Amino acid sequence: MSRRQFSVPARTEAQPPDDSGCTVLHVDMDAFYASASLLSRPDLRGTPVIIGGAGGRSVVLSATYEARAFGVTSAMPMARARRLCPHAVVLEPDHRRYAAISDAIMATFSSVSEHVEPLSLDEAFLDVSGAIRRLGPPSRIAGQLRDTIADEQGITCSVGVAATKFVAKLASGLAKPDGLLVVPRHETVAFLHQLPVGAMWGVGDKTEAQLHRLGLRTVADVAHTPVDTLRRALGDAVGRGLHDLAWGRDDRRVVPERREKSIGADETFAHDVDDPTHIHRELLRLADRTAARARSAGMAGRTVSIKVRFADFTTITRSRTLRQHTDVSQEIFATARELYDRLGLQRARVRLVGVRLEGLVSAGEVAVQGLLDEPEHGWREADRAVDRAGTRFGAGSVRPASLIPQRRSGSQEGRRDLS
DNA sequence: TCTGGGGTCCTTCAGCTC
DNA sequence: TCTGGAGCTGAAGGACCC
Repeated sequence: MSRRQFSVPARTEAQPPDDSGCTVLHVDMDAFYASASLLSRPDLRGTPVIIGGAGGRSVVLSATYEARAFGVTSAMPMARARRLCPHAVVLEPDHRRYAAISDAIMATFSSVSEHVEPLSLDEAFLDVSGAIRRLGPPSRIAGQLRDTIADEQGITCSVGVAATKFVAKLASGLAKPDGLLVVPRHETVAFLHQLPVGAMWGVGDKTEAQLHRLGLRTVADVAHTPVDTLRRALGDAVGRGLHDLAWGRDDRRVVPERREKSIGADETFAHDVDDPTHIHRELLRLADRTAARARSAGMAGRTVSIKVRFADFTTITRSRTLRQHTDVSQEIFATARELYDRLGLQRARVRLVGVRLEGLVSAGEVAVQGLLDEPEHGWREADRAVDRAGTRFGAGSVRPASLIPQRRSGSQEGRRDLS
């Protein structure tokens, strides 16, 4: 679900658009999380509904179009969303349901083309060049996909059809909700040049402001600016990339398999925390979660990084590259804790901490070296046992003693051993 | 207004080696 | 032997995406 909203003048079609050469489809579910949640609450259809956590610092995950009419957008703080739309019904996210529906939708995509590149749970690129002889022209394939998803999943989607990923993505955004937009190959540049710079992929608030300072308001303005000017203002890669996109040059292929490069977890405290013991305990929990996910994915990483966000929202990161790759909870925690302690914070008020494992490779590639490391071996075996227990009895059934809620508070607090 | 969580990519800088 | 530059790597921060 794109967060940036824009529009172009409506165009009337005297005849179906020419979709020859437009083999890239971008399919995006409409208000996916909200639509999926309403499958079990059909009584709320046609009403403002906001999906988001109940915590005081949570943000909007999604909202129905009825709620969006009041100004509610995704990523908006829940408190603000409730003020804007006080009569909206608020539902807690149901991530298992979203994942199940997403799996079914991706299976539908795969039945059309073997070249499917998921971008998130609710959107994907499809290269349908190999399906045209079997299923017809791209716009017909897009229509069939929309019908199938609506019939089988009960939710609507929008599809952009174009010659490149960038333009297909823009087109699906313009087609929302429940629409289909084909951008003929020969109209690509004219289509792009009427858009505001903020519509471009990779242009967020900061870059948009930077472009505005240069007097550039539309994609056409960017296209007609010397590439060296853009590179000086925005950096080499971004400047060159935007200039290419502004002329419709985008040779990125639809890539079915994308390997993860990092795995991590972070947590915002309900209230700012200045107690090092509390923060160490959170680091342990996040390291444990990160390591478990890495093992589950069959990956190991070599760089451990932590993120600390303070009460004033300034954020710092610290990282260390280890001698060997690891997926061992205790090793990741020990590194994360050391990185945190080296900050030397004196009762600083911390809003968020995070742990991330980077430089991932397949665990199989590093298994031999890992087994030679005796001290680590014991922890690795313990992790495997915890993973097996989790599979059998449920995630979190076995966890470090320091993460088990204490019955007594106060004097226990200072004696927890996190080493 | 008061900002989640999970990621990727880019830029800059420092340290090291050749 | 000293020095400057190129190239690489790691670390840190920032912007962006969904």
